Amino acid sequence: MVLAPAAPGAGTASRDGQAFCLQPADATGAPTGPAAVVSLADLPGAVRRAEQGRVRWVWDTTRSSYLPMLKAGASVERCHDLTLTRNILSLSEFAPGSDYVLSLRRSAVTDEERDGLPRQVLPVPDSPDQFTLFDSPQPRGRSVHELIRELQDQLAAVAGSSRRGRLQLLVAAESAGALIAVEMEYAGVPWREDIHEQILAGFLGPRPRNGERPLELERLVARLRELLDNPRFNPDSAQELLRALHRAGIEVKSTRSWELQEHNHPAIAPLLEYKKLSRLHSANGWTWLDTWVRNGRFRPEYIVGGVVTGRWASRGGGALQIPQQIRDAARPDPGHKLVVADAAQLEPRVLAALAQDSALAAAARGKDLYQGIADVGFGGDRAKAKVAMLGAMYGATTGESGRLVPQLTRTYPRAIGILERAARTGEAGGIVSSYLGRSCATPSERWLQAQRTTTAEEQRRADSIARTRGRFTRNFIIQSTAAEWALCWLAELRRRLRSAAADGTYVGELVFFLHDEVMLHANADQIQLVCRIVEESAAEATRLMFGPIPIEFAVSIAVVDSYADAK
DNA sequence: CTTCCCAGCGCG
DNA sequence: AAAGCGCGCTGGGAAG
Repeated sequence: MVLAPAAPGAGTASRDGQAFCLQPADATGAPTGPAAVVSLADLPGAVRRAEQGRVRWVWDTTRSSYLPMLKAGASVERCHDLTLTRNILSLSEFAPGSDYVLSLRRSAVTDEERDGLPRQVLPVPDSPDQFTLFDSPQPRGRSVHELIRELQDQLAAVAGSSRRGRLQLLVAAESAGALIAVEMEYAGVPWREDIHEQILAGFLGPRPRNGERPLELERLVARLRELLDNPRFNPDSAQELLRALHRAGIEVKSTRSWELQEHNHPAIAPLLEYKKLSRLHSANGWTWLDTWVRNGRFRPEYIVGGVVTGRWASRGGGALQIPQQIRDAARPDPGHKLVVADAAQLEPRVLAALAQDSALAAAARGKDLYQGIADVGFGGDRAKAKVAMLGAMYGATTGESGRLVPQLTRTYPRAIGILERAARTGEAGGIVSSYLGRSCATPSERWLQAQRTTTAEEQRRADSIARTRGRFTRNFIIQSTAAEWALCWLAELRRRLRSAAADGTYVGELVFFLHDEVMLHANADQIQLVCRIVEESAAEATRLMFGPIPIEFAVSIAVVDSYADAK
């Protein structure tokens, strides 16, 4: 059975926007009975009753339907997100050329043509705690009939795929991710405001009045003005700073920290210090705390599939860039621990699996893949092996990284071979795909235009643009497949946590996800179980995606009382 | 005044 | 030590 909660305005839902329309349907998406309108208050009961069978909830946008459900006390087992699935199918090389898929591709082109025009901006809740109902982006208020219609088209497209099993897994994992993203937003990362303030005070001095510079920054500015003999300049302005440096005889082309580092001048050290502290103040200072932390929780919004490769993006508070400096403020509640787990060297392991490179798989057998590579081809030098591997996956051409890559090619011809193939495909304007079938976009009209050149000057430019796309597609096959593995890992984690909870054991909840790392806010009495769940989920993710392969995807787990201790 | 782009830096 | 992938956010400054 399939149930379709619909936004108000969709046919039978009530006027006040507080009701859901539930339409039971069979596995093909065909309705099997009359639609029911359920108020928010009755929702938990209705969901429980529906989930006595194996059901999948279907909606346009998970966040706009599921966030109000969670607030009403109803969580669900499985869903199908029509928008996320639509995005995958519209690009996937694995999707068949059905009428539905072709129509998606046509409208994708018009989206591209529309690029540059202002997009519809939607009202967002002004505080993370005030969730508005049905703030979904278009297509707003589609009828249940329309939802079911599209569900049928999507299920048919997946069933008709040449790589049906893989695409099915991708679509399921993407929707599971959508549930997890909303649940993590609802849960929030436990965040101690008092500790955060202590950190700020330690680095910057007492909290300044509105808009004023903190004491420590003010001190550094005074010092810099003196050292650069420039009584009025403002180091926050890159232009002013560059001029001031030049006048002091420091010949830099930019004001980047790494470039400044190469110069010897008494002003350099305090300037680097200023940049570091100024960054902390503007990005994660008191304003950040006031804006993004409420009632002991940091609640970012996660954008599933927000990155072309299928990685998640986030909105609000820079959730995926929390600097080391402030991680100490992430602390568990009493009776809890933070369990922080990350997949060790996920991307090269993915490469080994994708290429079925048994030599690389052998290096991946141990906990430390880079050491394994180093022992075979780099005289045990782990740092060199790592730089070489990253260079191969990113397309480095110069520097130490570029020089070391050929050494890898000799030992791992299959692995390097598929990277090279992906790069050549991209340079020629072709499409590449992840293991499960997430494909990159076709080149833009502008890109194709740039390739049609005549003069030698234009040709050099065209080649450079082509190589840029080659580096993108080279990396795409790795990053996108790694994102899929992480998604499967998350989904398995969630499944096991829920099943333990259903058996009466509260083990904890997922509260944060960062590409290849997860954080759980865990019951301190169930840490052993949590760790086992984390490890079993990783093994199951590997099996689900690749079947029985001789590659281990190692996870490292830290059980801590502060996020700062996780690494 | 608002809107847009860039430089710079944080994360993986 | 640093040039090669993917992002979000901030402040400055130019453009409108």
